[in-house]
Amino acid sequence: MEKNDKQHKFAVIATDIVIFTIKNRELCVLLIKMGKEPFKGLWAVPGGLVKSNETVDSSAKRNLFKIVKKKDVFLEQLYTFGKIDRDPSGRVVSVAYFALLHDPDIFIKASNDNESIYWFPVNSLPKLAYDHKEIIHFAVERLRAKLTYTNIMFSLLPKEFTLSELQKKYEIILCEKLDKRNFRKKIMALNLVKKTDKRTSGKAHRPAHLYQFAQRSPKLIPLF
Amino acid sequence: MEKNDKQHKFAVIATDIVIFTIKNRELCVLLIKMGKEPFKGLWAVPGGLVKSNETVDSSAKRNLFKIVKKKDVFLEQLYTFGKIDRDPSGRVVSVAYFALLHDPDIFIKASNDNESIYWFPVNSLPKLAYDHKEIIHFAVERLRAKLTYTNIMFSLLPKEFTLSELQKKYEIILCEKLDKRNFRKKIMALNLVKKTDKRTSGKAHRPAHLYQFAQRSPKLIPLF
DNA sequence: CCAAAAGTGTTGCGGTTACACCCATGT
DNA sequence: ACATGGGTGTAACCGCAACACTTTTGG
Repeated sequence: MEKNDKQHKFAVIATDIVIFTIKNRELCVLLIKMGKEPFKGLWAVPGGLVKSNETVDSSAKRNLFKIVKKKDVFLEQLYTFGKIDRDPSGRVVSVAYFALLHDPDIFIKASNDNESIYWFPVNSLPKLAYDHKEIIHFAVERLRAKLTYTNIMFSLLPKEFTLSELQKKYEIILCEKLDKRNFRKKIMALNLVKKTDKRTSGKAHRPAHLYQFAQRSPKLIPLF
Repeated sequence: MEKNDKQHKFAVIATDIVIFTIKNRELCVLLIKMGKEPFKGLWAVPGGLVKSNETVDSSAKRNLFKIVKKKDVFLEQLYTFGKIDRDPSGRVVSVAYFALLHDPDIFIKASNDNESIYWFPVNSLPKLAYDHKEIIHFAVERLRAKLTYTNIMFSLLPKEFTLSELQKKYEIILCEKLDKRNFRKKIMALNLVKKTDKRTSGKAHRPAHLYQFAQRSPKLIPLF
């Protein structure tokens, strides 16, 4: 490895976090409106520079926690973006992560009224700062891919849920309709969920059974 | 994004390249013997710091090209390793890449006799510097995974090859024996290769047909 | 003629897909 | 009673795995 001749000759590192949820039957990402130039008025995913006393993963967790005051949030490294001019204020390489939230209402409102923070459907994003459009598209593709061979969907659902809710979320993210009977057969065959003795109520139709996940740790399982 | 208060408070970036080939029926990685402390005598994958005038990808290509004077080498970003103490000489985050070579003899011999460079089978690695053991294991897993849903094996084979050679390389990397007839059926059904009119000769057995790849660009194809 | 690897089809099984009707509740 | 989503089984089809012998060459 080369000698680190002059610190300023080299690039520094930031982490950027693409936070997903499903809201109003759409896959959404959390964006912050930038209050300062050069991107004033544009939107960006949360992030910040990696400090010398923290790991890259810690930096990602810290930047996520600035927005989402909750532990046990799914967070995974996505890809590292290293174009030279991606940040006009200097040479910054971004290690992007993606996170999954089942509850769209647990993020922190911005205190500074120059800043706003909102969920945007991935299909109608506003104008984005930096290379964040590319990062978000990358994250959506990764999410779709991982849905089909892991159980990470678990991170997008509350503790208890109906099988129809589960199916609906798969359909929203994968953008395809699934057969109800085949879907249930597959989910049950994998022993991923277990039935509780509770049911939904208050709706003008037959109540649905509520289910829980049998295991909440990430697992590789071909689903589709 | 935060303000970059003091340059030295933040981490800098290196790229490290895990270069694979298949040699003597084993999956091997290219390692360099370190000539200086603190890792003198240990081995490491090639790499170097990312300069302020190059992208991270360019840095990876440059560091690969220092060793392998050849264009059109498969090179893909692997993962970013960001533990605090992974480099004792300072805060360095490593963006790891992996590369695939079909010919184990095209790397450059070290000019400096303090340095040596060799292929090591991934199953008998020497003592490694930094966190390179972890990086190599990560790369092997990624390689195995991608073999089963892409056509990147193409990068590990010469222009012309027999189906038996192709099968043997799959078996070596995946560590499992494959059925000859089923393997050929699948490969042919995918239209990945085309038969040439050449054959092998000089061996004390029936000559084999030589094949070429129908397409040399990366493609997503479930293979196993 | 012997050794060594090349080349070639069929069958059975299991998992995936396609598909339609009755049930329980709220209004 | 009616509207709404919940819940259930079967049959056809397809892809995958298992499996053994003949062919061609060099020595």
